[in-house]
Amino acid sequence: MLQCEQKSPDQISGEIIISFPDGAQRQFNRGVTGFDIAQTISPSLAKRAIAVKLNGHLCDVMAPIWCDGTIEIVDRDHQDALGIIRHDTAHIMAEAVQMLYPQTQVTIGPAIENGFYYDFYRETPFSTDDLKQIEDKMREIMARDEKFVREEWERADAVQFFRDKGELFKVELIESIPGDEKISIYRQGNWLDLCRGPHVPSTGKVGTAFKLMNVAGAYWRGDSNRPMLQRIYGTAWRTQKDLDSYLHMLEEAERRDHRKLGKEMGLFHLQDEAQGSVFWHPKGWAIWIALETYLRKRLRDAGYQEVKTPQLMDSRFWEASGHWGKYRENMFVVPDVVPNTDEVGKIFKEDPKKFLALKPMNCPAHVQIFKQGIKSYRDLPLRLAEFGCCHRNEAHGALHGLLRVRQFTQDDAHIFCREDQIMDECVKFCELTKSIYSDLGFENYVIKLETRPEKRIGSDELWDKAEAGLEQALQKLGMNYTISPGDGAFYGPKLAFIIRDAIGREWGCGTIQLDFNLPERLDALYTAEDGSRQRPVMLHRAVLGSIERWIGIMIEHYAGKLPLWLAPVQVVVATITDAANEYAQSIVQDLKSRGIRAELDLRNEKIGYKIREHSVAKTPILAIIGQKEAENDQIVLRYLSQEDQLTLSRADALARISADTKMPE
RNA sequence: GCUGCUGUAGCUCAGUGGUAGAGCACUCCCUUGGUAAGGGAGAGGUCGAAGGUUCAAGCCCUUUCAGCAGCACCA
Repeated sequence: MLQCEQKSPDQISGEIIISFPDGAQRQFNRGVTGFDIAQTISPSLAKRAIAVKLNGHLCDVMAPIWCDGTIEIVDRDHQDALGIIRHDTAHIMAEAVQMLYPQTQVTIGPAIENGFYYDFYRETPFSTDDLKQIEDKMREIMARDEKFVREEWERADAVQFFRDKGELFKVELIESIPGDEKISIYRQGNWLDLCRGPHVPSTGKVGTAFKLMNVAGAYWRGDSNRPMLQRIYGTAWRTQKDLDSYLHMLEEAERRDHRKLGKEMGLFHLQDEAQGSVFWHPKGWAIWIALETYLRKRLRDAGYQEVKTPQLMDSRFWEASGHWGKYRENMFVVPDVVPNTDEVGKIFKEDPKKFLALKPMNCPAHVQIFKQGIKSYRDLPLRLAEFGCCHRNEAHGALHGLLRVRQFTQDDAHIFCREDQIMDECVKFCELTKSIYSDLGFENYVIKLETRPEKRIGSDELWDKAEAGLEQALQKLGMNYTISPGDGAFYGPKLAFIIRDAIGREWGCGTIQLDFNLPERLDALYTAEDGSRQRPVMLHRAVLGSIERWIGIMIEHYAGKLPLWLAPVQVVVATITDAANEYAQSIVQDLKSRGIRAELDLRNEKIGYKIREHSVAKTPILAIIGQKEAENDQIVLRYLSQEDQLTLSRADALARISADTKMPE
């Protein structure tokens, strides 16, 4: 955020022309403040103003304006207000912390999505108990209603000042500010901090709808080789109501946590001996199979052929693909030696001469399939799909339920095609992805174009061509996208599809990656129309990304209440009395023979108890069977979260359940 | 991997140096009950692991493993 644009000091008199958002223009004396201007509109607006936006730049209400421009008065309801409020709150927190813990050094404290943080350097870590005290102190500072005052200092003075105070991190920050920028300081009462601004007029205007959330470690300047700082996270909002609804959203996210629901619903578990790999239980695996069956159909319809490739391959293979050089730290490597069976001694009798690695990606293996026999231009585009089980040696701290695992299955495919087919294949992929996301209940997503990273293979000319290719496909589809520089894979640029879930969180899932490098490295060729040998282009693509992760996301998106066709148990047939057992059994048989996932509950419990238990377990359909139904060949259906129940003939009920549990076409 | 926090019954958790607890789940018995918890009884724990302090450790100390949050990594 920049301070007000300023002209040179010789232009301090005369008049300037200020335009307003409604198009009106008025003249003011040079050096007028945003507050003065707001005052001329209405005193109440001036009172409400927390900043002004001049020519698109936010500045303090009290900053003098030296040049012509368009002005917006920023009040609490303005879209930029929250960022300012959060940044102010961070400053107030920093003062509170230094009042309570004088040995603490301040570093940086920006506004972030949903709140703010401030990183401190202190020998003793903060505890969550400290947060309450800090909050109380912050409320005192707000009650004092100190003015935020901006000052501009000479660089040397600022360095001297902070060095004398022992604020060595601030000194480093000042020294890293480009030479032509002013050093601005904000003062609030006796406390001050290096800051670009802007700030609200005074600490009393920040508002008290804030809460300190948690404490965590964070590296100075995000560098794992530099000191670990103590970061305090807080959240701040315009109103108490907004704060409450944010806290409620967090509770909702916790309630939906797939690790918790997965346990409750008996879907899967994780255990120490297999960190980062999933034990799928029958019910969780039922979801997997339903999803995979659906994807197989979609892939087949889209012209893909399914393959399966080896799990363990020689290191020479990975050297050729480039993974050994660029990706090895993420791979599991196994020595190709017979283990020692003696109870004592070394695990291996001899030092290994050869190594095998578990595949972290499927791409090089698919190239091998492409290379078998001679391919013609008539074979292109050749689309090879695999539900490929990959292993990646992720850092312990990175593992997280199903969302970040070490063994995962990609809905992977590689399209081998000519350069002139790239556009068409990208377009087809984007359309397929959109349709699958829609079937699975994700209508909102954004696309990012991720370009060349620092660690990469291939010439700059190839990268230029690849990045341009993806961008053209997007433009042809008329899809909105943003560019994310340096985030591409080491072999090529990519499009990333980022979905938004039911409570607004974003997840990167689908991807299509353009690759001119691997076909060359692994020497893939086809025979062109003129008989010459040509390199195919390779498109790496996945719709869901990792199936494990996707199921985790779906559990949270649906809070466990998956669409009927994906539900692990679709119907529970529950009896009211033993007299109906035989009839109930025959219904379950009928359901199962129609491919419906049905269970039978004959337990000696009252029907109210059974209904409650299966409802809590999120069973979408309950079939209630009493003596009456057994006698009349009927079934009572009760759908989850619907009050009404339906009494249907057996045939009608079965037909209805079949229709409701059908997989999308 | 780094920083902090946590680790007690299948699950959720209580237990601040002196004989391990609750609710739910589980097993058995009674009950055959018509739409979100019927009643009774029982079983279940090397208190994450190893070492130490102490007459005495779930509790204090050290080491270690794992989980959680964030960072870094990754997509």
